[in-house]
Amino acid sequence: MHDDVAELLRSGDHRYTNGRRRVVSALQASDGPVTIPQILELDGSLAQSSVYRNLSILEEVGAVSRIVTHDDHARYELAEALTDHHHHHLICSSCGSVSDVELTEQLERTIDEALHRTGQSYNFRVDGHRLDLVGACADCA
Amino acid sequence: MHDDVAELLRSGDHRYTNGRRRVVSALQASDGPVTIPQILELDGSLAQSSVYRNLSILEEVGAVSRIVTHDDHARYELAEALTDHHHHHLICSSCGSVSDVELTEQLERTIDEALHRTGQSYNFRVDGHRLDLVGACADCA
DNA sequence: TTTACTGCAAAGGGTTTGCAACATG
DNA sequence: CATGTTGCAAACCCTTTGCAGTAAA
Repeated sequence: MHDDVAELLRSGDHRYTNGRRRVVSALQASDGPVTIPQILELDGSLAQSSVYRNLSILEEVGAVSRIVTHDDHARYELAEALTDHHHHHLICSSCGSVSDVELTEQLERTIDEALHRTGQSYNFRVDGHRLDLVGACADCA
Repeated sequence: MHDDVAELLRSGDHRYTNGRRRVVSALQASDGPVTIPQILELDGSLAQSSVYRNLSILEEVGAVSRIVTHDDHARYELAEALTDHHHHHLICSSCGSVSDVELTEQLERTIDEALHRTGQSYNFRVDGHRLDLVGACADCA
């Protein structure tokens, strides 16, 4: 895991520093995409500007993905290429929390095929899809 | 259409002013969710701050929906309740353009049922879903 | 030992807001 | 005519950036 990140960074002339390792660990510890404030709270030794900069670089080399919600802050998660764990998100429209969810393989396949067909008829090359479930989490329902 | 918006506004002690009518017309004229700069360009007589304020109120009363992408600006579209036109989005990861797309009714039904089941097993109440197709538009491919 | 990285503080930039004049119902 | 709305400019707040010192390879 950390080795994979190191490898990705190296191929871009970047170093796997202490701070970056800490950020990656914070992402790994969570069960859903996290905001920068959450990361800073999780690990008080990190400087805000460095976290912003590092997440940006980690995204650039393909180690993390940036998620946008209606929330104030952007959210980050480990890239699926690193986790081998294709997933979607449960977004609570009441408290804003975001957690991971997996669909059945069959449903994923059905959706994927249908979207490719749909893209073709719109003359649009479909590279992937983003599917969020919006509703109320257990705490808010 | 405009009557529906007026009705929604009225029930919230809001007025359907000239500026708001213009904003709604701009949304209606587009084939996908638009940014505030696009609205301002479309109708030069609008003041930026009023457009922000009005879109916020229109969203509050359920007349428009705010869309977030990786783009710099938020995007707005008429609410599905007004258009009777459930749809998703084609998002070009190259130029950032966003346009509407409709899936077959059957696929929508399949997805909806599967997501509700999935939500149940996560103890999450699913109110709706958001499905974007990410890839390259005809111009960028 | 070279060059990338860090942390601070200051700048950017999309969005929000205070206020006095104005328009709507 | 009472009250919601407008437009300007200033404030806000998340995010980015300049810079001098530090640490990775």
